[in-house]
Amino acid sequence: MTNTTPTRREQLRLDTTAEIKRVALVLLAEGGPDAIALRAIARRMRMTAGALYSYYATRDDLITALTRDMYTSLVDRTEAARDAHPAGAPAARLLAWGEAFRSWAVDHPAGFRLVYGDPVRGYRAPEGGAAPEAASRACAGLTGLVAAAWPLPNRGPEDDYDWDDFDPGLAALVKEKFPNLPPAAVALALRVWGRMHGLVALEVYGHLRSQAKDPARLYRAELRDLTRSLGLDT
Amino acid sequence: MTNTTPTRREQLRLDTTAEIKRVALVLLAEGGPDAIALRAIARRMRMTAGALYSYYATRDDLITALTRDMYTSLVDRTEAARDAHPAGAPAARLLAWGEAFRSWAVDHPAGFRLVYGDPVRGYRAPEGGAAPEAASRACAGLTGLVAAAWPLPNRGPEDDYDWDDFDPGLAALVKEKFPNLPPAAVALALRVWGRMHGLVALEVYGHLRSQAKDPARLYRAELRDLTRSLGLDT
DNA sequence: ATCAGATATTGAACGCCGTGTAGTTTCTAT
DNA sequence: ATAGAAACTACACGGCGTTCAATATCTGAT
Repeated sequence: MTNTTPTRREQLRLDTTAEIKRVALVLLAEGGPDAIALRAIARRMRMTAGALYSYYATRDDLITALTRDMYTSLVDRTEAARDAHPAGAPAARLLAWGEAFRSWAVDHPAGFRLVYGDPVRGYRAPEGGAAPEAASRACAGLTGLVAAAWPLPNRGPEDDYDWDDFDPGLAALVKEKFPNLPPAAVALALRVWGRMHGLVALEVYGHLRSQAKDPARLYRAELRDLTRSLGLDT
Repeated sequence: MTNTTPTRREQLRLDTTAEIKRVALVLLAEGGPDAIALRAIARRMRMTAGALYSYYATRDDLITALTRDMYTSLVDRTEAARDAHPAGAPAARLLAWGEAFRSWAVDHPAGFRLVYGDPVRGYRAPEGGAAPEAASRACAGLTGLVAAAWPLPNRGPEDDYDWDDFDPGLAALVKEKFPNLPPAAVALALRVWGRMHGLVALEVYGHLRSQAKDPARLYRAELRDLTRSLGLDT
């Protein structure tokens, strides 16, 4: 882990690696996840497809890297939007998070499909990849937002959860950041995540737009209903 | 439209067409949407890939037919589950619809992806295909369920909609079946649709299971929260 | 019974794709 | 200057959707 400046070779390698990803992102935006073809990338870079294998062992590795980048970009955006509002305005923070989630998806429909849909033919995500990690980060962030609404009104006896009901990484993250929160808060956060995901996914995949003219408005109403049901309204 | 018995040729043609779809569905279930390959289908049927073009002009046409079948199967199931409860129990009807939606998705994950996700490489749904039609049917059904909760408590001034805000076919369907319902009910139905879709989509695509052990329980809680917020609880 | 025409099917070809594997060039570090 | 590593080319393989001329099969009328 010495932090010496990279040799020229290493620098070129990093540049090329970055360029591959950049070109792949352009192709992704232009033609969707399936347009990420090694031959197409190589063609744009005036290279041979085989040469790319010096940089990524396989196509799936490249896809994995792209997915990680996209997921990170999404989480960064939602958290930045959230943190633009003070901790004293939990409703605004949750609304901002949700709106950022949708606007990112609308801005990067191909990226959304890459992260949340079938990425590409035959691709299977690696075991402990970066995607579940980013998902945990997103969920932990949401849990923080939901935490502001705790304890929740209208809770029933069915809302008893155990930490074992969730991914250990996620549970650890939440327990560290919000020590006083019960595991049921994580369940609520996951449900909130799903609630936001639903309309956005339908919209990105074109199912909503064929039924309603203004998906953004529906989404806004849904978010407002959400904060209301959490008792976060001012 | 004479209803004579089909000639032997026509019968064979129908049989072959059906067999193609059947084999395609098997491949779909076995290997996901991308496994629907004309060559693979032909191989299983001991045919040539080219011969399939006598039955479907292109691969996309076959995918479209499969999508229509799947969507129909989904809507049939949800409506049957709903109608297993009397009109006097709107909460039970809505819960049944939602649970049927999820159980169908869990039973046919590949079908769910086919209908709601990226179906397959390069495939684009036809303009006025059967998918929007089935979606309208599903939404109209949901609107009927939501209608039982009308007029909604907690409605804000932002809930004013016009019939022009929705797809004409959907609007016509709803106006015919529920003449007394305002267009805002359709907006609510679409939101309910999205709310159900969210957790199910996350689960089918593997994002939920990596975070929580029991997605079904989360979904159940979400449905209960939904009926509660609609004021449908007994 | 025969045979023209419709229908169904084949097999080869084209151009894509991802994945590998030599063999060769280019550059870096010494 | 040169050994060795890194990067790249060229090519092969199998799979894919699609097209098309040629062929096999069946049908209906003669």
